[in-house]
Amino acid sequence: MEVGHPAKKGEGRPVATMVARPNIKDIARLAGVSTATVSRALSDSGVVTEATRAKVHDAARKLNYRLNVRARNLRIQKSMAVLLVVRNMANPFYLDIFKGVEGIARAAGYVVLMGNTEDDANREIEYFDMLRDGHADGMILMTGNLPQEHQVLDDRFGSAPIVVALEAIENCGLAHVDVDNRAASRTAVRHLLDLGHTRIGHIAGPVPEVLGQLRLDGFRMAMAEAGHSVPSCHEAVGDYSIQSGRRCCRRIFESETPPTALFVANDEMAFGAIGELRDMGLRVPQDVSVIGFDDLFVSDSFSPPLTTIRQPCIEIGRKTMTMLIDLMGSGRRSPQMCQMPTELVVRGSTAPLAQA
Amino acid sequence: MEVGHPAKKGEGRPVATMVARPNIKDIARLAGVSTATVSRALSDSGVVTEATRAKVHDAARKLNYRLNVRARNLRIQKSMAVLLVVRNMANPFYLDIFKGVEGIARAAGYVVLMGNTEDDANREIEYFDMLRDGHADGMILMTGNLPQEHQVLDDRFGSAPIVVALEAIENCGLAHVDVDNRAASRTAVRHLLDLGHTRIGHIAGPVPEVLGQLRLDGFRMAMAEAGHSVPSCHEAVGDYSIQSGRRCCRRIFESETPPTALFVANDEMAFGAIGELRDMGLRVPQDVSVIGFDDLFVSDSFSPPLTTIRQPCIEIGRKTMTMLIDLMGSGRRSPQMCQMPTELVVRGSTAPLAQA
DNA sequence: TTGAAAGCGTTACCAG
DNA sequence: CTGGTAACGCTTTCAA
Repeated sequence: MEVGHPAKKGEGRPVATMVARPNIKDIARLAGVSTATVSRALSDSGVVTEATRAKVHDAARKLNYRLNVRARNLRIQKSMAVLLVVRNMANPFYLDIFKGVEGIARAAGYVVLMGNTEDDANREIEYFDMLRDGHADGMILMTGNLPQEHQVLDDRFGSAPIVVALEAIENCGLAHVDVDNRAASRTAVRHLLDLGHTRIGHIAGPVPEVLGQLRLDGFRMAMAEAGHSVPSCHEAVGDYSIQSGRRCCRRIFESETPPTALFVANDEMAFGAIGELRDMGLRVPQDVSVIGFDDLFVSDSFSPPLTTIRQPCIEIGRKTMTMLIDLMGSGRRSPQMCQMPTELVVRGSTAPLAQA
Repeated sequence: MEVGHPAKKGEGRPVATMVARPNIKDIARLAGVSTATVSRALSDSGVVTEATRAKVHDAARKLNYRLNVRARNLRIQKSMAVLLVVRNMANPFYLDIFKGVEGIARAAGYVVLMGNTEDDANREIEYFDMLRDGHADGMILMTGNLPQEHQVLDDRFGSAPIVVALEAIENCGLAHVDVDNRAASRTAVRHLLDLGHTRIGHIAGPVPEVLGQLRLDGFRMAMAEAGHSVPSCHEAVGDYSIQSGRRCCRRIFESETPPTALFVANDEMAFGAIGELRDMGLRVPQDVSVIGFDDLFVSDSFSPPLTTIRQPCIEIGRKTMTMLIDLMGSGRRSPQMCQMPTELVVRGSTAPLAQA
């Protein structure tokens, strides 16, 4: 009756020559119990006699048995996997986030699937589809955009387990964890103000994307509060890359009365800006103070060591994954949000305004 | 006869109120064909009438059907996933590697699972187990160690689809892709020699791990070829971290006759070394030349811009994943190996020996 | 070209 | 506490 399965294990075949992977049926036979009992004994969950438990575990060890996760996943209707979707895999800022997420996921028995959108809306949708396909049980989204009408977001199905991190998505009803970008930016600018600077420029991230906008808002707010007006030529919009940092910096410093300090929306652009300033013959921090945002692993060793705003990346990763596990476990739950603290890290790239 | 499945879809229930995910059975019913035909039509593979194909696709669209990958994976005995295992997720060097691997994997329909060993042998074994469990169909290993007697490596089972990248593992019979670390190191040192330096120090990676050893060998070889002896106090062993770069640098420069140039086994340690030199009042490159290895994204913007050896990371990732796909597709195949080219990138951290 | 049905290897229900 | 057995949702063989 066996049809279409040429490599089927023969019942009468001696165990020693079996080449296929053993399954619970094999164990059941060897241990002299049913497959149901094997399953119960192996998962330690069910109520099983210590004697049979031992028998089964013995047989399993003897056959070098390993659970087939594919079968298990189908049966329990889970993948024990989460999708971690970012805009750009090569962004160094994600390093510690990855680490935090992976650590918690691992501990909870989940594997992490890499997702990379490259800011392509279609690819983003693909990841939502993957979630629906059962590739993963939940998703961490570090991209700013959402497909408007995707089914996993449809209320009829109960919104899927998704946690948005870092990128605030307004009123999407999804759980999210981030930092207070506006307040942190304000703190950064205040640091410069406290040092006596009044002409302060800003290299922003992409606007009107939320993140870039919030940091820009924080910058403007702090300047307004201090009673300083900012000429538009002191603001430039970059894309978080080192190169764009250079470009924006040059543009700003080509203005009539260039600023004496710069608040840059991320460390990478700050690196570029500092490089450009050096090329223009300006010293940091003697001539120009520069403060960044993120505190990359290398910012501390940069020359000069970069003053910046630190985000607790590992903790953000951990918290995000923890929330997702919570969400996946308890089914639907009122959307949570969590704001992680940031910290001003003063190093060598900022200094009091030189008395000219 | 339906037992134990309370939420089972009722046959007579109107379609509109069905809350569960539709499956091919639902489509079959709606399209008036068998599930076999649905499967064939949807996978476009089988020979199916254009008419039925359309019917089926229509029904699928109407029901908003999506294939259940868990069921498919079980049936076809594949996971369409690969495991990417590194020593440390937070190592910036992996960024472009990840990107390269992910790009090729994606294009071939594979998902990438993150693996992180933190240099823990037990965790490493767990990933081998995961491979056996069917979590993934293949594995990319960027860790130096192998569990000696693991079953997936056992000849009786035919070695599993595994590609070792970057970390050369000797005579393990596994496919691997890397660069010629010894030759590249020799090139780096020759660059310093060409600039007139004769007292050259080296900050090595962990020894006797293969990678650190090879770069150290290249250093010594080049020095020997040039007829220069290296006092042991001009060699120090770090762990690739910025901090260890600082530490090793200090130790080397505390010697009686410190070197005038430094070949550092990776860029991160070079950053640390440069920072330390600065703290000691030494200028780079005027007083000391420094050359690194890797060409991190930030090396170009460092101050001074770092002279280094570039590894083609994206290409390494791509090549590795391509080899793995090949391996997974064609079953066992003679182990392949591939050596990618490196490139000396001369920037501002190296200069001719100053005439004292 | 299509349909019926046999699995893929588990888990979990029900009955004993 | 244990065994029989029905799913989980799909692919694929064999027969028509």
